[in-house]
Formats: sequence, C-alpha cells, structure tokens
Amino acid sequence: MAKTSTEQNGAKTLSDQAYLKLRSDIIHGVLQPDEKLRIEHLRTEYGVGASPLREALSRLAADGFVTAEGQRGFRVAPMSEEDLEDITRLRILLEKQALCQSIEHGGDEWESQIVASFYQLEKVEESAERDPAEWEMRNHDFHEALIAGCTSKWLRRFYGILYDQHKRYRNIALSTEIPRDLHQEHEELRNTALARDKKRACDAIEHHILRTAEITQRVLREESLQKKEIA
Amino acid sequence: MAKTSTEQNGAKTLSDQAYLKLRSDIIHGVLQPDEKLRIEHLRTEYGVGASPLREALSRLAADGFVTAEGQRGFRVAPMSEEDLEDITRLRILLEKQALCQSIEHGGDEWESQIVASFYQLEKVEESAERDPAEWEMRNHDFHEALIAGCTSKWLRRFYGILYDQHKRYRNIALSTEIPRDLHQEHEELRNTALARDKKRACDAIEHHILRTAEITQRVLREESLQKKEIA
DNA sequence: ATTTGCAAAAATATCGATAAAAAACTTGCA
DNA sequence: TGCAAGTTTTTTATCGATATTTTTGCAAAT
Repeated sequence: MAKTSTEQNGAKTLSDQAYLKLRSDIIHGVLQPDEKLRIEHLRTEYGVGASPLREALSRLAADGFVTAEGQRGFRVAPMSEEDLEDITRLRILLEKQALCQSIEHGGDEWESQIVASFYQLEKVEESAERDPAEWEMRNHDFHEALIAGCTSKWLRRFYGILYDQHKRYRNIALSTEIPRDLHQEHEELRNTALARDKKRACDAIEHHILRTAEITQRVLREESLQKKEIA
Repeated sequence: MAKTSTEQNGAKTLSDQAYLKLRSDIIHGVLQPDEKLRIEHLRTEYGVGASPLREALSRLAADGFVTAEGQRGFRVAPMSEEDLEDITRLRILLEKQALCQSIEHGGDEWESQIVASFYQLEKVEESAERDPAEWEMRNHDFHEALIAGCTSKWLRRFYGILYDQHKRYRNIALSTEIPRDLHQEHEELRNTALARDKKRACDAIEHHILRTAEITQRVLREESLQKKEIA
C-alpha cells in the first residue's frame, strides 16, 4: 500500500524528512551558499519543530553541507573555486579506487546494471526534452552502477558525500544545459569497465570528472565576475 | 581567564560537550560495540537533556561511530575484522595522498613540527612508564604534523574520521601495551618525509599502518575466539 | 563622524512534558 | 505446551515554553 505523502521516501521520522529536504534544497540552490539558517524561520517553512530541525542540521554539518558555530546557529556551507577543485581531486581519487575494486569483484549482476543504466542515461541524453532533473537521476544511477561492485563501505560513504557535493556545484552552475559531449565519455566509461580494463577505465573516469568540473568552474567564474561588476 | 570545568575544551554548547564525551567513550571502549544507547539512560549518565543528546548522536551517526534506525533509537557502531580492514585500506590511500601533498607544499614550519612532534613521541616511547594515553596523544600529533602541509580540507576531514575509527580498534585491542618496534617505523617516516622522498615515505606509511592494523587484528581475533569458547 | 555603552529585540540552545511507536508481558485458547 | 491477541510498560520522537546568548538599535560622548 502507498505511504502517506509525507513519508513516501525512506524517511521514518520528521528529522529524516527535514534532513532530506534541506539537503536537496542546498544541493539545488534553493538555499543559497552562506545563507543564514534561522531555526524559527525554517520551522514555518518546513513545518516541523525545532528539535528535528536541529538534528537534521547537525547531520548536514557533519557531512559538510552546512556550517555550525556554537551559539551562532547554522548557515549553508559556502562555495568557492578552491572547494570545487578540492572536491574534484578527491572524488577522482576515490571513484578511481572504487571503480578498480568493482572491476575486480563485479559479477554478472554488476555488468548488467552498467549496461541497463547506461542505456537509460543514453535515452535521456538523446531525447528531445533533455530534462536536467531526469538526467541527474540517470547520471547518478550510471555512476552508482559502475562502482556497485566496490566492497568498501567507507569508500562508498565518502564517495557518496563527494558526489553530492559535486552535484551542488553542477546544479548551481549548469542548472539548465546538459553538455552534449558528455555522452561519448560515458560510453568510453561503460566500454572500458565491461572490458575490465582498469587502466583505461581510470583514465576515462578522471577525464570525465575533470571535464565536468572544468565546465562548472567556468560558469562559476563568470557568475562571480558578474556579481563583482554589480557591486 | 580559565573557563568553567564543563567547557575547558572548545565545546561552547552542551551538544558539543555531549558529542565529544560520547565520541571519546566510544573510541575508548567505555561504550561497547553494538551497545544500545537509550536516551533516558544517557540523560542521567551525562547530565544533559534529550535534545543535545540527540543532536550529538545524530552527528556521531553521520561520521559512523553510532548507527541510527528510525523509531528504534541509536546504538554504538559494531566492530568487525572486515570493518577494520576496510578502514585500514582507505586510511592508507588517504594518508599517502595527504603525505604526498604535504611533501610538495610543506615549508619550514611543517618540517619543524615533524621534528618536534617526533622528538616528543620518541620521549614517550623510550620512557619507563610508557603511558598509553600519553602515547596516543603524541602519536596523533606526529601523524598530524606529517600531513599538516596538505591543503585539501576534504582529505583532512575524511582522514580525521578514519584515524579516529582506527584508534577505536587500537584502543580496544591493545589498551595497555605499546609495541616496541613501532619506533623505528616512525623514524623512517620522519626521515623520508624530511628528505622529501615521496615514494619511500608512502611505502613507510603504508607499511606502518598495515603493521599496526595486523597487531590489532590478531588481538581482535583472539578476543572473539575467547567469547565463542565461553558461549 | 566614529566610537562606546546600554537597553531592546531576536535568535539560539536547552528543558520538561507529551504523543506515538516498539518491546515486553500477560492472558485466553487450541 | 505453543502461540496468538490484547494490554501494559518502556522508549523514542516531537512539541511548546524558557533561559541564555548574540545581535541590533539608539543615544551620549570623544
């Protein structure tokens, strides 16, 4: 039976719901970098009490989406070019590692999921609408499929955080357009992974992440220039 | 002026204090793996209300020291050989990376701190008392000094979590003895770092971490054997 | 014009009480 | 005895209220 609309996802508690909603709003730029997060205001906005909100914010602080200073409350984590570069470099290191482990340990199920999720991603990339939200989902599924064979829980955990941090930059920078030439990179990624070619797969993933980061960075730089011109 | 005893450290709020105390108690085995963490019980034990406790537990869940299941409360994160191995492998990857960056970017201050912290560690290792708590602190300072030149915030963050997770295993497994031959590994580490020899420094750190993990794992295995014999 | 001091306002952190859920414990019945 | 349904107890999650701290606003003084 379908659950109530307030708990359609895996969120059993108000705290979880608040966590997921805040997280999503930060990633999608609804809550702007550095913005103050006043409990009283969020209370009315999200329709939950102070306790679950503070719990959610504490968790978000632990994975770097908000900053917390004692007696001064919370704010959305700032964004900067250095931070993007930092995230990018570490994401490359971890995703390479996870990919290598996957190539070593992945079985039939792993291969199937790569083929399937690549196909779904391809469909979105070539479709007329090119819905960015849909693309984000499929892109995430594809990357998850690639590293699904990785057995390290900690690697998965850290990678997940970095993926979402990266996603925040992508979303804010390129909220509308999907670069067309990402597709062939995904294809190379699929082929090298299925061929169990660690070296080339790692090169492909590094190149792919660097490329998207570069695009993001360029848009980010242009935006910050515009802001300075206004000021 | 000296602060009140309840806020001698950097903890400005009750939530922070509870977080640090719980964290420390988990790392030092005061709170056992898998142990249920009942709010009402902790309330009396730690002398704070439910709200700061829940915030602290939420944060601890985010960095993997406790597990949280909706409507079922919190418990101390379990320990296992697989988890130790997982932590060990990833810690090696990250500490190598951080060390390389340090060797590249570290300046005079970085070198000085390595020499200084190594000296302090050496003193404890060769002293008659061989106080494990003192050794833990000095060991931490030395490893921190080695990677102090690393400019990546995210790498530092993740490394910090893994270091403390590793420390939990160390503490529970070897709460009393300090293996004597760790000293020469530290020396090799200091020398190769100061010589700016990335390759050898990385080998040294890998070997060092693997060695301590092996010792820990052996003790862990013996303990779990004893438990099974009793049962 | 800038700073200083203080009072008012706002926001944070925390507590105590309560509703909701899960676990433990009966009790009735085959 | 075994076990299913209902009932009590325990525990979790959440709200509303309050004490404490920070920020703001404003007037007097340098």
